[in-house]
Amino acid sequence: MIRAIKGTKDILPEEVGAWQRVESAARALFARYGCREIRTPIFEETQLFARGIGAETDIVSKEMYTFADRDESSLTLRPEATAGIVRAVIEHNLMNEDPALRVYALGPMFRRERPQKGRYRQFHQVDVEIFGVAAPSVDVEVIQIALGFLEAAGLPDYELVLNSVGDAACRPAYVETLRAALRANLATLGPDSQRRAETNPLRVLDSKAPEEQALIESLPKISEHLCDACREHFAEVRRQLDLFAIPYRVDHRLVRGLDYYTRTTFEVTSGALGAQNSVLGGGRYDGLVKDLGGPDLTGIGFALGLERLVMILGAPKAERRCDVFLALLAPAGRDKALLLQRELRAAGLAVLTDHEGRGLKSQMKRADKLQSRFVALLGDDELAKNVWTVRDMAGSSQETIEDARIAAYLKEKANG
RNA sequence: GUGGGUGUAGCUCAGUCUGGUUAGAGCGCCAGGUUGUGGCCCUGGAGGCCGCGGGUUCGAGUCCCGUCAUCCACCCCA
Repeated sequence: MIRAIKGTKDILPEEVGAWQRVESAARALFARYGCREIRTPIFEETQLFARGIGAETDIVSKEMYTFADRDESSLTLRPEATAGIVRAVIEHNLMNEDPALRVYALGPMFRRERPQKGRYRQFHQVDVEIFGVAAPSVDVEVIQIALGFLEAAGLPDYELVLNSVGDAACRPAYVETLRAALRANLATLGPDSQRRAETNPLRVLDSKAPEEQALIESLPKISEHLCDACREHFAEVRRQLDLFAIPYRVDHRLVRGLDYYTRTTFEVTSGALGAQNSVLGGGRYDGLVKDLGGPDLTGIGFALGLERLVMILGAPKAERRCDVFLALLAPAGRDKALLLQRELRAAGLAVLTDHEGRGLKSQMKRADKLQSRFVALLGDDELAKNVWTVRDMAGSSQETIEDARIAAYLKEKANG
């Protein structure tokens, strides 16, 4: 038997409703914040991600779906959305037309990781990006979009975690300070962290190794090494969050996995996801557009994992799949039934009928399962009198309706 | 890439430790109980190379080895 690829998953009709609700909630909310949708290809030149995300990150070094095209150019299925969007912004000079560009995107991403709870190799993200606004108030606005979306989707409880990772002016010095502190304590670090101490010291901060926790707490904190501009920016972000009474927790160990983040980084976590407790992550990336060959344009955004969100929200109740079920008992009435079906469908009603000559009881059960509001019954008696019997399934009441009125009757009842 | 759990009906799972007639349950599906009426209830039916391959044995769903799949965790992340 041919099965779905490891780490991929069919979204079956039963669960698609939950996805559509979340997606339409996203579109409606983002529109209120002036964001327009952008759709970029799901594969790009490998170089885009290597340069954008950072060659030393785990994503680029070991988790990308990279393959050679027929002309030997290296292509990669996008592991995240931001790089492709930035590429499109630069390529089409979107910032010239709109210096405060707001976009959102929605679609599949690919990372070749070991699957586990809430983590797939093809997963879906909702993504919001705002370009060209450096003011801290836009950081808070983006956070409001993120939290507003979680509320609209119906996520019961979550926690906003916040940090600042500095910028090109102050982070390099901090990284060196941190590296020095780590070198002085190499003995207490595990092999992974020893390696990171050299390659990417920030990543040591979110190590979960129990024996490293005491040391990590004692390491210099980035909040104490921010430059004036970053410190003021972060203070203003926090002040505005307080202004809006948005609860948050500052975690100086929150360093995100992508190299391009500057200043504000944030994450939203929720229980019920096991170890994969992060449902949303984002931050500012003021150097990325320039790094990718564009103008010196600031950016900030977030990405949200739909699988994880849908999983937390749980299974929705079954939906009505039929307004009118046509129960046919007399083969001679088939043409009449099919013509009525066509007319009602043209009027916008969901209509189904039995094609296999099943018994009435069987057809009624089917109508019930589809949660049909009405059953229009056509048997020998009705055929002889040129009428239909219409049953209201919820009220268990029936009426006799003449042929001439049946279509109009059902259209009005089912729409009302 | 590393570690652990689990693979039996469409789905969720008993049965495996202590090997032995035709492998079970609930849900779902189909039909009947009502000459033409759903939900609740009752009855019946269909549907299983017990993941796959090898081994031990008179005999394997059950024990052993391998393999694949899947889940959870680590790493990392949405």
